Amino acid sequence: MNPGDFELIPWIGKTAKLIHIFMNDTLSRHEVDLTMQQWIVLFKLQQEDDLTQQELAIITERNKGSLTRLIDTLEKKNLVARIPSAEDKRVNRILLTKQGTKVVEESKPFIQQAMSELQSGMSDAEIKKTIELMKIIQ
Amino acid sequence: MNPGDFELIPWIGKTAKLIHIFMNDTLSRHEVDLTMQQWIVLFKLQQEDDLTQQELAIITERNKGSLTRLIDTLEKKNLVARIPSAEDKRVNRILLTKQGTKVVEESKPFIQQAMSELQSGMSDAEIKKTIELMKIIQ
DNA sequence: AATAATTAGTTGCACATGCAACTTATTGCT
DNA sequence: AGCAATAAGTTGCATGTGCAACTAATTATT
Repeated sequence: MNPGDFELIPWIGKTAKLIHIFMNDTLSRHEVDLTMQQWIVLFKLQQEDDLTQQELAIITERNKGSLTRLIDTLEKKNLVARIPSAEDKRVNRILLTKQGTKVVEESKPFIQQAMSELQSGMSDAEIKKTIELMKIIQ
Repeated sequence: MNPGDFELIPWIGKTAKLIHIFMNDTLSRHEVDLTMQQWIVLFKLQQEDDLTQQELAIITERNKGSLTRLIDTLEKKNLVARIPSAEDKRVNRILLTKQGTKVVEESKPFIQQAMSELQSGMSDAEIKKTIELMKIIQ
């Protein structure tokens, strides 16, 4: 076996971990009391509200158990609300609260700024290409 | 802000997560009772034994608290042993047990096989380039 | 209509993780 | 020698995760 056949995968894992640490640090530096995972959920809800947990789990790429707990946390912080669906009693629809909306809006600029920084050493073409390659692996 | 400026980072996270799931699944399909994280520690130890936890934490890119618990688990499974250093009483040196050696040796082929599969859609040049880009982000 | 199969969400379990505080041992400094 | 700073490892805490079993509600089947 060629050692080169074996190397990309750990690099991706390492990079993902460092990104995660960096983003969480960005949040805490700006005194936003959220983890990156929580922030992502809020961000997706800002783009589209009134989703079921199922839909939100798919969009955020988590399994539903994981999402249940994220929503628990965000609900405790009064950033989202579970609204039982009238049509289907099994379903919750998730809404951003006013405070939740405020928090995303205020934090979005520097989160996006931080993400831009992370890829600032790469050209647009390189970014595009890398995304393609990530898709291949997936 | 250009939406394109904002997209690579989540792709990397998603890819890393899927890789992680796939590799854990590979282990359990082959009835190896290890998580990928545990396997990586064993693999590094196979390459170089008799490391301190500190060194191992650096090599495996974990903080020391996290590593302590991984070693706890592996020690319980009799795959590694903590040997107190004679020169420095603060230090543990970590050794692979016979069983640990056996487990890595037996599982290495199909772990490497699985990793190769993951990047089989990419050319060597693409792999190399992507690793370069991961380094830039880091 | 009654039963079976499916679906949304929750929960228990085991694991991994970062961070910070802590203990103990070592080294450096005065 | 004595005290301060540093280093290795452990632990508590909060968080996140997948998986599988579970509950309750809905839909499909007979």
